[in-house]
Amino acid sequence: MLSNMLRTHYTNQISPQEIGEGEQIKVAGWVYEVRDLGGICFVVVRDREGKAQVTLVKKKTDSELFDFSRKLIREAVISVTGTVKPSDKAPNGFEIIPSEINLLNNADSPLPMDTTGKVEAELDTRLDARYIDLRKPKTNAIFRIRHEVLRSVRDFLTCNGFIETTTPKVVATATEGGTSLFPITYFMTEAFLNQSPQLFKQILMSSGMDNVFEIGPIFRAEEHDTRRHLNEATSIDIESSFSDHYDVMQILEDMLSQVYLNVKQNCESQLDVLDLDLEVPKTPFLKLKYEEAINIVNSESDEELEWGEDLGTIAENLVGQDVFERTGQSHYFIIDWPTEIKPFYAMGYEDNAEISKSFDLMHRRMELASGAQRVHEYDILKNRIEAKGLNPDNFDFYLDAFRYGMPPHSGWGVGCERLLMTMTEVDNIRDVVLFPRDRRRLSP
RNA sequence: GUUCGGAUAGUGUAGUGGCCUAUCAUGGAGCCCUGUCGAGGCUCCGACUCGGGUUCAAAUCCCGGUCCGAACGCCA
Repeated sequence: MLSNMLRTHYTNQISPQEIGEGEQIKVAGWVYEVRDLGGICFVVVRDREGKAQVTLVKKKTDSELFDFSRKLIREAVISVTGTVKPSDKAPNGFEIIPSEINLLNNADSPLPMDTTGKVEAELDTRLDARYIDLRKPKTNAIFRIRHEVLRSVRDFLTCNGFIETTTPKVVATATEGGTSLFPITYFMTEAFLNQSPQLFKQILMSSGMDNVFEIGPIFRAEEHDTRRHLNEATSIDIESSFSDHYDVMQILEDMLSQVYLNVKQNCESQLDVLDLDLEVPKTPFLKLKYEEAINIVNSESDEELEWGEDLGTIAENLVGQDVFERTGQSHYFIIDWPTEIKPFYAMGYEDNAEISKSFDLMHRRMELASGAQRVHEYDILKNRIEAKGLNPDNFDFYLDAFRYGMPPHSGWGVGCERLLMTMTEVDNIRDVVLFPRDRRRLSP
């Protein structure tokens, strides 16, 4: 508990049963609302954990304190010193009878938006004034859940023998191809912001670290313009030696299920604020072959998808809907993708190289993750790079790691924001990032 | 990038050619009010995205710019 001159308790730590009559407490936070009824005045103070009502009865209160309180401005920062009084008439069953209220810093008015939920604001308005938006209980709840998601991912992977790593975000060359990169100036040369930790994770497999994970930013310079894309996102990545794609799919589904469980258990009040009833996904997830997915699309729509084509948005939605109707589950894998439409490092099956040991983790609303067993043989990998039209010379730093003892390995990457937006049922990915970066937004 | 839609007080909105000195809510200022919890009552404050055009008359119709939203594409 934080305890200093200005605060002894968060608002959710105040319980009239535990705090003795006459005992002085201090809460600090923002003025949420002032309701001046004439002979009685209520000041609601909000902090990170909730709200508390400060009650001032005119006849029983110092007149200077009373007048000062009823003129407090919304969202000003105050510290309240007082005693706690149980009351059936007060929210949460108690109220604070103040002996002193300190104005620590005033707020201008009008505010850029309403913080009480009476008037909605558009996303753009909210993002422009994110510091105010985050004061709203709903927005705050999302980021408390985000914290719990990241915490439980770290916890789960650490408990399962994974070592946390951090790899460079400034790189010399394109990693996987397929997506555009942001060029930057790096002293006298050109460099890029990394699209994925993929190649570095794989190099670490040669190092003998065996099982690694990384939670970090990835950058994509695509000019996409949708509710589920960002140009800067957070990726949760693992790589695991001596594992095949089925091994790492199991880690992924177990992790996801554990994360949901932790959020359900540890974020009750936040889920309540967001009016969410979380359902913990049941493992193992359905593993649908790419070929079966194509068949579903072709039988349920006018589309005629050929084997070898990627699934578009409409196709993905059709499959997700079909799986949900059949199994009642939102999460499933699509496995055994054509090697041709997967990156060069995805390994083909020994008996049929046309099909790869790859998978996508899907939620019925969108793709959440992709992974594969990786090619670990130098010659094959080099050929695959060439076959994709990339220059192997640019990949020496990566390819060399495959020459001196690279174990077979597999891995995946989960889009942290997509995991969060499907979990919290928000419509726009920007809602789950504090300061989102998209094609149009670079500030704040 | 393509297609479609949109831009009105600080915020969210109503308003399809004259009834607009522009609606409502929220907010701000002030007054009244002793149990509010979206407090209530009264008074006041505050806006038509920009530029051009059509018309006796434009928030409203037309053209262009800027900005924004949605779907798709690309992608995770």
